[in-house]
Amino acid sequence: MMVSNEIVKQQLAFLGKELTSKILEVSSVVEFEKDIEILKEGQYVKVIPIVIKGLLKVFTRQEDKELLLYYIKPSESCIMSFSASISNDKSTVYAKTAESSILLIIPADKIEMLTKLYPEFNTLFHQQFKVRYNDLLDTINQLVFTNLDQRLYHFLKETSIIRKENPVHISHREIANELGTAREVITRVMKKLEKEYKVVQNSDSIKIL
Amino acid sequence: MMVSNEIVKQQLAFLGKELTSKILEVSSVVEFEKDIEILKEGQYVKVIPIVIKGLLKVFTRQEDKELLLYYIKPSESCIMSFSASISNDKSTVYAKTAESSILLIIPADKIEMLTKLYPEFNTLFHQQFKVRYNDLLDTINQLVFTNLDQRLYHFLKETSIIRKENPVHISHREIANELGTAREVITRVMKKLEKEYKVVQNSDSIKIL
DNA sequence: TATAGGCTGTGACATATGTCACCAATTGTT
DNA sequence: AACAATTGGTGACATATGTCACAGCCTATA
Repeated sequence: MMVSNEIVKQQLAFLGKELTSKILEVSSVVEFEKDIEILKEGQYVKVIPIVIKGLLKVFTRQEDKELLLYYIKPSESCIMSFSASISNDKSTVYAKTAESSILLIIPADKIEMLTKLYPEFNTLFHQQFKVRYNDLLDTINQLVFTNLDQRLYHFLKETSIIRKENPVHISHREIANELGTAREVITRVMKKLEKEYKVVQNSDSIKIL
Repeated sequence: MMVSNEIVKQQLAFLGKELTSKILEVSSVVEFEKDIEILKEGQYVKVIPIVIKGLLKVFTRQEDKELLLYYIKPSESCIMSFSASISNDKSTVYAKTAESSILLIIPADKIEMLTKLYPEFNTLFHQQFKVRYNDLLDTINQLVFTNLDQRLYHFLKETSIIRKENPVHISHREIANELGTAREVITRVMKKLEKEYKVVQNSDSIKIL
């Protein structure tokens, strides 16, 4: 999987020419296979990834249970790594490639310079903050105010959009893993959603109606 | 309740003299009684509050249920209102005074100028982001990975710190409201915490052991 | 003093979710 | 083709939380 400098510049276009050049100067474009860990909870942040192509999954983990927080799509970055690098803190989340990806890797020690010299670099930061704050907020609202069926339905719709497919190819076990619950519960609730004509289950995929 | 310019300057000291002067120039110091709404979900953000004295409570609401997200203490600001004003968005949370408070009110239309002219203004933003991201993340982790008893215990400890008191004067109904659950459940779980020697309940307060 | 309002405690019952165990069907590997 | 691994479905049972109803106690008000 190759990518040209043009694609990279395209994905960074909202940052302006001069800043884009500077970022390209200090960073590197790296290819990663699926399931490569980019960020680990408890570890110092060394790099800030911007997604050029592919998808990063940000999640939290406790014992043997995981919970998906959000996905980072092309032109987006990891707000947690921004923040952690600015104050030299450890990451509080995990991030890994959800599919083979191409990331622009900015060394953490370059962030301070970039934010000082290029106020518009903060645009990315502010944008990302708003999106992620609302992602987290939505998750909290769902957890507190709704039952799992609604959360599952919402998850399926989001997944269809992100993966650009419908039917969505995903197993009950994987769904359970993302939502931090049990596979049997997902199977049960999926049946409920089917009865409500919200989804149709095929042998290997789920179609959202 | 009066406050001198000295106290205000003190709370903003981390921002530097020049920026503090500029902020004071464009903003106003306002006194609010308890339970005054500063921010409303769905409404455009007109002001960014920085707490000089007192406490702001940020919460989310759905139908007749509320959920406390976090408190904003002196020297802290509302990251949501920062973000919303920068991109001229509506607020996604509510904020109200949790006790009578003194707030520095920055008009939203001054934010862009401040972030452009004073890169160090972003220090406040970055600081606040890190804290709030982790507040939200902690809440999610608690909701997914623990039961209510642990969330309740954690809430009581935090409340004790924020209110600077132990025993904490709070009713079961108020706790239920903050945690988005039912009063009877709180009563039940409180009994459990007592049996585990984590708290002692008095007629009007709860002592955290 | 009597009454109203607020708070805590409790039991009964309901619902949502989690765990365990097992089975059947399908897919992947040797 | 045979076997192993994976996946979905289901029932039984357990636990956590929510709702309803009520009682008792304490505080505030008229």
